Amino acid sequence: MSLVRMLGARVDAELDADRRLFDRASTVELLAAALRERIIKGIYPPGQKLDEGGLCETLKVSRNSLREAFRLLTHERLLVHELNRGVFVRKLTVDDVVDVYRVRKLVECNAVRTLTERPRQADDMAAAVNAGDLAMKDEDWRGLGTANMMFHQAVGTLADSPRIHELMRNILAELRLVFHTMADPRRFHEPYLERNKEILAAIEAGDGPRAERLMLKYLEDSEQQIVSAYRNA
Amino acid sequence: MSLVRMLGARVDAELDADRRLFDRASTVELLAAALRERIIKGIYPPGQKLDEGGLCETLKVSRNSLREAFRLLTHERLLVHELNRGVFVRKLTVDDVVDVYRVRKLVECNAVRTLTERPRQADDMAAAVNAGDLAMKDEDWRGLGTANMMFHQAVGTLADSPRIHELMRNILAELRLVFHTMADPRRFHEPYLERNKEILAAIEAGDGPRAERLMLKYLEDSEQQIVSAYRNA
DNA sequence: GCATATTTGTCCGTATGTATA
DNA sequence: CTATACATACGGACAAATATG
Repeated sequence: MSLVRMLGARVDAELDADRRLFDRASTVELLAAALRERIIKGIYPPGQKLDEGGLCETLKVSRNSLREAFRLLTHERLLVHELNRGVFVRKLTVDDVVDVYRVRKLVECNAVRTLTERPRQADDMAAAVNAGDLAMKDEDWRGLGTANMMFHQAVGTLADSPRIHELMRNILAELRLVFHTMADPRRFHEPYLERNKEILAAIEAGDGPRAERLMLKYLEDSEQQIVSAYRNA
Repeated sequence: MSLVRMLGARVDAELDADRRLFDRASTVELLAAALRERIIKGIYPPGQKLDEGGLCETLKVSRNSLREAFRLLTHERLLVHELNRGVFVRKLTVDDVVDVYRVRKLVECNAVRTLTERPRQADDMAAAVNAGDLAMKDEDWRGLGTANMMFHQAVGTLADSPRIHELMRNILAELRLVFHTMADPRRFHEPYLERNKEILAAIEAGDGPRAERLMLKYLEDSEQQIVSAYRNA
């Protein structure tokens, strides 16, 4: 499948989703997956216009397919569609950031609140923490950000609900847009690795209430940091 | 715009959305809104295939536009897309119902939990309850179902979050698909009007914890009723 | 199992409308 | 205000997959 090769190999944490795509997937879904990756990685930065004509040529697909892929990503809030003007990579406002964190507090705090014993998903969280340690050692700050996302994605799976899982996926993808708009990724990821470890410890100990307190503080601090960075920019 | 006229006038509770549509909307969005309405009202029942060729002719739109509208509704989980086979109105499984209620419990219980005084959204809830009373008097069971949805949609707005608001919209639209698959709509809506009143009373009194208890019980009972109806069908 | 008809997936050319220099 | 560029919408075409007899 030449389209996939053109767009480069996947290295992210959506392998499961891609696995499905390789078996049976329409051009549109492949396209959407490829574009999603580029947006999330920051290759297409927030605010950038995605030109229909240009992308059709470089990706060797028709306008129709491309437009359908645009629709999908617009619905995921990664793109915005301005009528008769085209599509652009989403730029999050401060209000968006606040709202994203509202959802995160709702989902993530609830996910851990009622824990009384170590859940099986703790394995995934531990793996994410390890990935974070490795990225930190390599000073790979984007990798650290990815590991951080993986950790909280795993927290989302505690709810054991496909719909909440998808909600978290979308919310965290949106949040990536924020990080691309800001310089110094280290500052925005490094402090939280240690705090993830604390949260994980509480979860492994089956101490839901403690995990919730730590999580809430984590989210409030993280939100605050981003919001104040926005105000200064 | 002939398309809109063909599909009949809107009478539902999405007038605000439509208001925007009349000013500036693409054919695709109009199409999607029209199809969405038909699905939600049960004119296209769950499991029904939506034929591309046929709909193109009756709605006087091109296949491309129709397919884009399909894409939107698929993403809202109202349609399912089977590769090379077409699109069908979604049929919810028992697992889907359980998951929908998991999300409802998360969102709705959290929305009321921390209340300490009467919120302004209580006006909308009271309006929904009144609409329910009227529908009941007219023995308009579908109208009663709509009023019920409006009530819980208003509960969703307590979170004061656009994303959670949209989540609730989608979740409740999905739930409508369930009702269409089952006979005797009266049984599934009538008992809950009284309980909405109780919940509203607790909310108006600013008694969050009590509202949460009532809400949780409401949702558990409602879920149970639907699940057992599924088992017998 | 095979051949046929139908439907979907994809792409193209073009006409119209809209935004912006 | 005009001109240019671009997005929107349409209809037609053909290959590929599926359903039907």
